[in-house]
Amino acid sequence: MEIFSNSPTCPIRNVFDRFGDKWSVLVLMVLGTHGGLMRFGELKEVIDDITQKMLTVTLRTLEADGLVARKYYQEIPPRVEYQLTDLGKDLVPHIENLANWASKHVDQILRSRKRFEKKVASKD
Amino acid sequence: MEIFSNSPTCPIRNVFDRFGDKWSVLVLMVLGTHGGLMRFGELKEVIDDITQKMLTVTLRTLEADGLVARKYYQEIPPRVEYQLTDLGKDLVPHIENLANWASKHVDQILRSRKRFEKKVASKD
DNA sequence: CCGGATCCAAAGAGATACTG
DNA sequence: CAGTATCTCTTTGGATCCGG
Repeated sequence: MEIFSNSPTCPIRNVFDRFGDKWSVLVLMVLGTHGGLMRFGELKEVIDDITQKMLTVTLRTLEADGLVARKYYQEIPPRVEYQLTDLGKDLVPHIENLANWASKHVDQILRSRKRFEKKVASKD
Repeated sequence: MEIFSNSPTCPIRNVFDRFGDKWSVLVLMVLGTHGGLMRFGELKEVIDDITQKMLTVTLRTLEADGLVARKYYQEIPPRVEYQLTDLGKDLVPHIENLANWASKHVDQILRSRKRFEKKVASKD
């Protein structure tokens, strides 16, 4: 089973290591639910607890991976739009599947977390 | 659009915030491809670049969420098995869908990353 | 020996002020 | 408005120690 090893040729690790950051998946999904085209400020407003810095960093990474395209309009004040590429549009539905799963099972997960907390606390 | 906000009631944020760590998704998928039952050392061997510490922490989190069950055998040397719960088994196929997408598109993504590097370098 | 806990250093993320 | 710079705090990695 070498497919999960940290080799540069492992496709799963190459892509999942990227998604294993805090914001990439969420940004893609938000873009997906807004027609695939949003301004920087819109994204910031919808994902209200992301910092400006991390939104910038995350969008750069998504741009590098070819999932999002950046359009800069040299105006004052400046306007920057981000839109899903064809590759990004192809990915988003898969993420939405996970999101639907999350919606369906979040209650069970939250209950489980509470139960676990009590179990751990009782051992102190 | 409040569904992506950082409220305690947002199902997507509740679940995705957890998956937005470095190892959870990978551990689930490895368990899935090994019949849903593995020893600690097996997991460590397959995911060769995870540290013992982070594997322990990740498994505790998955246990808290009710995705993985921990079985401790009081032997010498000790044996600890982790297996997917029903909830975990239900989730894994959705992760595998993403993995399949990753396999299919990893080449395109890697090419895009190289192109982006060159573009950035040319601006220095 | 195996699973894991602890301590310290490094990397990633958050807060805020500032620029074109 | 979008992005950068800097400083601080949290998360992760690495090495070592421990209990059965």
